[in-house]
Amino acid sequence: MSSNLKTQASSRRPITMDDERLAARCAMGRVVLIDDDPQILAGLGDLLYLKGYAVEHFSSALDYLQVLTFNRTLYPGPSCVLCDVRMPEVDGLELQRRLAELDNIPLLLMSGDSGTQEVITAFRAGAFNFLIKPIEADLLFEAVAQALLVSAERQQIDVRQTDLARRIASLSEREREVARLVAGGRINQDIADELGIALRTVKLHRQRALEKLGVNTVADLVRLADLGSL
Amino acid sequence: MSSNLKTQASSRRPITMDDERLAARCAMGRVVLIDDDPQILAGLGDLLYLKGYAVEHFSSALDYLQVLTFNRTLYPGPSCVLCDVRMPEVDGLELQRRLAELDNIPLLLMSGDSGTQEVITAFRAGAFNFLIKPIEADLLFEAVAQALLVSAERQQIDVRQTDLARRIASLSEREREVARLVAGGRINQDIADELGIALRTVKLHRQRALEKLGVNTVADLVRLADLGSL
DNA sequence: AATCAAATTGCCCTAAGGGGTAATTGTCTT
DNA sequence: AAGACAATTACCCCTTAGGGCAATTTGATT
Repeated sequence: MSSNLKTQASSRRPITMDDERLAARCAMGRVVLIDDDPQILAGLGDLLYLKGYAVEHFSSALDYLQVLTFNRTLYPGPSCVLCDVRMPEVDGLELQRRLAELDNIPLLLMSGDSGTQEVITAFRAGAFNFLIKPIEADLLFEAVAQALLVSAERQQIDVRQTDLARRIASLSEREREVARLVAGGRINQDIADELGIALRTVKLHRQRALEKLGVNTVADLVRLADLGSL
Repeated sequence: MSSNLKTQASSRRPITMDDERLAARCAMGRVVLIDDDPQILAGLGDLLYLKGYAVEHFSSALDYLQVLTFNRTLYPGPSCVLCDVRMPEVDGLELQRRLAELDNIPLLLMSGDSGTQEVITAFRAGAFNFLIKPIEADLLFEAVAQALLVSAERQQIDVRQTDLARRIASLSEREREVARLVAGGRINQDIADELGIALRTVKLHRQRALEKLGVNTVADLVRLADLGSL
C-alpha cells in the first residue's frame, strides 16, 4: 500500500505522499463514528471520509470506550464523536455520561425515533448537537464542522494549560512558593519572613522562577499564576 | 392593599411587613411567566407564587418585550423566563432570538406538542431548559431553581464588571494610560518616555490610579486590568 | 481679571528590586 | 572519602519604586 518498505527500520522516514495525505486529514479533523447499524456506519463514514475528515468507526459504544481507556493514542487535531442514541448495551446517552468523565470531546448524537425527552436529556447533559435521521449531508457537514471548531478551541486551551503545567513543574518547591507569593503581590522581605529564609534567598528563587517560567515581568507572572494553579 | 397611605409623600418610608415579604420574594428570585393560555398562566403562576417566588405574568411574548424595551426596571435578584413555545404572533423561539440581544436571562421553554426539531432548535439557540406539558410541580421547581442559580451567578459577574467599569471610568485619561502600561509590566521610565512626560508625573498618575482603583499592589492591578478593559 | 483645581515637573530621600561574588551547608554520586 | 551540585546566606553594588515638598503651567469658573 505504501512505498516506504526500505525505511521502516529508521525512526526518521522520508515523508511520503501517504504521510502528507494523512497530515491533511488530521488537520481537517477526526470524526469518531459509532452506530450499531453497519449500513449507516458505512454510509456516513464514506460521506465524511470523502469530505476529507479522518474517520474512525465503531459498531458499539463499548468498543470505543475500550480504546479510550486502554489503547488511547492522543490524536493530533480536533475531534468529535458522532454517535447513535438507540443501541444495545451502552446507548448514546450512557456513552455521554461515561465520556463526560473521560474526555471533553464534543458529542453529536443522532437518532431517527427519539422522543423529545431523549433530546432534552442529551442537551441537558451537555451534548453538542442532536441530528435526526435520515441526516442530510449538508446538515451533517455543518454540525461536524461546528463541533470540530469547538474541539479545536478546547485543544488550544488544553495545550496552553499543559505547557504551563510543565513549566510550573520544573520549579523547585521553594521557587514555586516564592513565585506564588510574588504573584500574590507580596513584598520580598515579607516573603522572606513568611518562609523563614533570608531576603537574598528569596531574590534568587524569584529570579530563577521567572526564568524557568519564561516571563520577564511580575505582571506576566501574575497572569500566568491566575491561569495555572501555582 | 397596603398600609402605608400616610407615608407616600416621604421618600424614606418605615419598613412595613409588605416590604419584608417582598424583599424575601426578591431574594428567592423572579419568574417571568409567559403563556397565551390564561388557565396555565394562572396555574403555574400560583404554583410558583406559593413556593415563594416573585412572579410576573404576560399573556404574550410581545407584552414582555415591550416592558423590557421601554419600562425596564432592573430587578434586584436572580430572574428567569418561563415561556410557552406555541403562541400566536411571537412564539417562544422568536422570543428567544430577540431576548438574546436584549438580556442574558436564562430561558425555560415549555410545550406540550413540540417535535424533536423544535427542542433541538431551542437548545442550540441557548435555551436553558425545555419542559414538556403537563409539567410536574417538582420538575418545574427543580428547573426554576437551577435557572435562578445560573442567573444569580451571572448577576454576580455583572455586578463585578459594572463596579470595575465605574472605578475605571473615574480615572483621568493619563491615569488610565499609565495604569494600562503598568499592568502591561512596563517600567516607569519606559512609560514616561512613551507618553512623553516626566518620570515624576508617571509616578503620580500611577499612585492616583492605584488609589482610585482601590488596589494596593501591582499584582492586583494586573488582575483588575485583565478583567475589565483598561 | 481673579481664582481655583488639576496636571505637570524638579529635587531629594528612603525603601525595595535585581543581581554579582564568595562562603557555607547538606545531599548525592562515584 | 572526594567531588558534584543545589540550597542558602552575607556583603556590596546599582537601579527602580514610592512619596514628600514646592513650583509651574493650564484650563475652567466666577
